[in-house]
Amino acid sequence: MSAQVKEPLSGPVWTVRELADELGVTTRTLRFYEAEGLLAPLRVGTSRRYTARDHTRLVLILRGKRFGMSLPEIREILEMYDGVDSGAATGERAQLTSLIERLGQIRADLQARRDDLDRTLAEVETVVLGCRRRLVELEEEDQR
Amino acid sequence: MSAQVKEPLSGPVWTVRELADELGVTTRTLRFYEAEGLLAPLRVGTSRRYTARDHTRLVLILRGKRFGMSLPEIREILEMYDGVDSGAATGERAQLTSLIERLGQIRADLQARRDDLDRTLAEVETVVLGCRRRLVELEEEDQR
DNA sequence: TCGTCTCTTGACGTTTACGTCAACGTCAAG
DNA sequence: CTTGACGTTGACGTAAACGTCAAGAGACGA
Repeated sequence: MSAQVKEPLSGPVWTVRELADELGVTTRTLRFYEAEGLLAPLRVGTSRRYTARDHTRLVLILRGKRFGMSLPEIREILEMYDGVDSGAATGERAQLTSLIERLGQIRADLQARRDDLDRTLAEVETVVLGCRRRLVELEEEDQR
Repeated sequence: MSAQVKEPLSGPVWTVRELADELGVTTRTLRFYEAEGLLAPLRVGTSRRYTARDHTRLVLILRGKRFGMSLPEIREILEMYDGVDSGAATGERAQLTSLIERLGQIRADLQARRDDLDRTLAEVETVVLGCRRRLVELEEEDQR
């Protein structure tokens, strides 16, 4: 077993509202993500207590969403994130290598998306240049 | 009026199926995009004829979608794309400058998305490294 | 002329990612 | 002890982006 430092059992915690307000989502969204297996807050009675882990995951979730990842896609990455330092489950070498392979696919996918994004950015720049050029044309027409 | 070169009136054209198959979408999608004002194929009788312009726009649409742009967002960019070299409509300097300003916002938005994407890519790399490290640990455990 | 193909326009169904109630528990302040 | 403020679980509604029929028009080879 790798030397794991047991958390002091009580780090910072958030209520639904606190976490929702801090990261700019609704409580409904948090409960929805929990139902989808993306978050797993503790319970005090019936009430949810979100830990730093949930906080981190939510940041990652929102980040992924902003450039078009679906919740299932995001969940897959989060689960891999768990899998690794929790000892890769009963993860022998085979598990780990297939995990690495899958991560390679994911990386390729993300890089493809970034290429698309960059190309679109380039297009936008082209339009800007077109606008500027047109402006110059107007100036010249005026000065004649 | 800027010197416009009238297209030879007949460049390459596609039927729905041809265009759909070439870019990997369904005909339904093409008609949907048309209804949303993203494409505007010619008509021969009741039948659609997609031109190079439609082809180009569809490429841009699909590109934008891949990293999370909504159809309204994409449409806005496409319309700007038109607006510029079609003389910016009745676009005086004011129109052009506000257009450039809007394009600046869009560029900032896209760059923010790319930052999120890059951060996510970095996270994925971190997980990969974790996997590799774990693999090395297993090797060491074996050799003892 | 008869299928067969491909096209057309509705119109309703589906999935994702939540929004929006309703109805109820609970806990501290007044 | 009641009143909010905050929490909970359903359950249904909704917007975006198409999917999936249904029913019919037009062309085209046998």
